[in-house]
Amino acid sequence: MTIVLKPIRPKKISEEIVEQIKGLISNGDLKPGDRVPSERELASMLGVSRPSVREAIMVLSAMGFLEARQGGGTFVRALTETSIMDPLAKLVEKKDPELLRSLVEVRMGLESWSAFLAAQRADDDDLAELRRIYAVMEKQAARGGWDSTVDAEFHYAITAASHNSLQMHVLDSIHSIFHATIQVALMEFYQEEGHIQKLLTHHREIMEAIAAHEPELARQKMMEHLALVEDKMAQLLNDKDK
Amino acid sequence: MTIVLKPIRPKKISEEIVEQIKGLISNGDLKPGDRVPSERELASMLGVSRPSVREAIMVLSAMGFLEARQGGGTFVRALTETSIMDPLAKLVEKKDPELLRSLVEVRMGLESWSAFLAAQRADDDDLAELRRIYAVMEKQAARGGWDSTVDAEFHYAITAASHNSLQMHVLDSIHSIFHATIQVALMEFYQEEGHIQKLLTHHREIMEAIAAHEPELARQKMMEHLALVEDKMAQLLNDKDK
DNA sequence: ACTCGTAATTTGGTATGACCAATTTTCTAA
DNA sequence: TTAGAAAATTGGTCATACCAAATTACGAGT
Repeated sequence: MTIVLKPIRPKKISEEIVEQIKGLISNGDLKPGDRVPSERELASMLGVSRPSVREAIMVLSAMGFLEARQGGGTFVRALTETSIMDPLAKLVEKKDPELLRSLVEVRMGLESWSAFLAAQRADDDDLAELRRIYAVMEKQAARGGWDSTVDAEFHYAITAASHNSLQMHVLDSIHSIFHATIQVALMEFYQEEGHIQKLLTHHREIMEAIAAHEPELARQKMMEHLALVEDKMAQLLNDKDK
Repeated sequence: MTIVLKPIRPKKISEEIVEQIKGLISNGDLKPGDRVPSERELASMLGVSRPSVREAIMVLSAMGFLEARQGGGTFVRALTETSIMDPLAKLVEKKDPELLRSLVEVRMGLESWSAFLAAQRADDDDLAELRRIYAVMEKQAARGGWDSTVDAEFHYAITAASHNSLQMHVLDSIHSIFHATIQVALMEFYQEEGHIQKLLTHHREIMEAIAAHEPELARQKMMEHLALVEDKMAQLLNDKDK
């Protein structure tokens, strides 16, 4: 039997202060716009040194709860002002080309694996859902349009068909970052003449491979599809560099 | 026309440090588990005072990028540990067989993808590292032993050879959960007579495929290897059910 | 009495140095 | 070779001083 005991973490003073102030904010003693006591005051109130208070304020600022203005004071910020982004998203937000490439690549690996699994396990319900979404896609494509929302739905349905909750969760996280960063930029490429038909063909082939329960084929088709996406993104990045 | 000019914010030097370190993490110079230079070192490197460095580290810790241990040092955390894995790790804690199966499966997808990428990009340094670890593995196997730590090292080196920092972080998170749950339980199977030689062969084949820069072969060999692991785990779960 | 500019005060930002506590490493003795 | 102790390393906390920006208070000029 494996004994798993959680590591004891000595609580740092600054963390304790963070908790307290966060408590004051959450229960309404400190409202947005309020000015929190100065660092020196807080330090003497809490009976700790100023650096400790300062570290706590730093953390709270990084979390978006407080905002410090030199000479002015420290104020409580409205929580809606700052969208609390996931650590991953925060890392990618600066649009480093190398990172975006990594992101698309990771997605490629996960999605092709989803397609593989889906081709092994998709039941009638899964296939019906895929066909429904594809029909919508086809109709829009006939009018020369391409809705990235429907596109995302399609890919999500595939992962759902993998019947693996963890895979769904992980891929969903990657997906959300993908949408928040490059999806929009890729839209113009999607709209280009000829691309829509190619995309439609890709999705149909993927769907058919899954329906035929051919894992390797499904994986390969998904790879081809996402390779195109990666290629487009590479072009986009190169244009920017110029 | 609404003129939106962003208020000029005097950049604090701690924020500058945060940016720099975040950059090092995102482009892979700092990998999960790596040890960051000590506060005093960083301070002298950057030409700033220690409190400034300290505040930066505080912020990064609060964001989940770093983890500081008193007396030990400051280490890079896998990015997905908090955003994706926290809820997941709790789910897997209860050892739901279905979830464990999912975990191994996700790992299989990610690892085979890593092997694929590694076979495309591994340079001489990567290959040298792989060969070094394999040599250790071989020596231990000759004495009838199998060290799961070295095993993990091998797989980690493969992901490192993929030269994709995001892939490294995602897989590292999955790995940590894997170790916390079933790795230990699988040990007894590893130790069985005949298995060690088979495992050794698997790793050698994977390594050779990567060295030969044959992505598809590397992927396939990795799949075969992890399929064995999955098989063993299935046996283990069935035994428990009885 | 009001306005405006300037000086004094307040407040956050940075730096230095010191000491403590936990950890890791190194060394030593059995 | 190994186990335990000493030393070095590293994060955690504190005290203090000074700088820079913002606020406030004050006083001269209208």
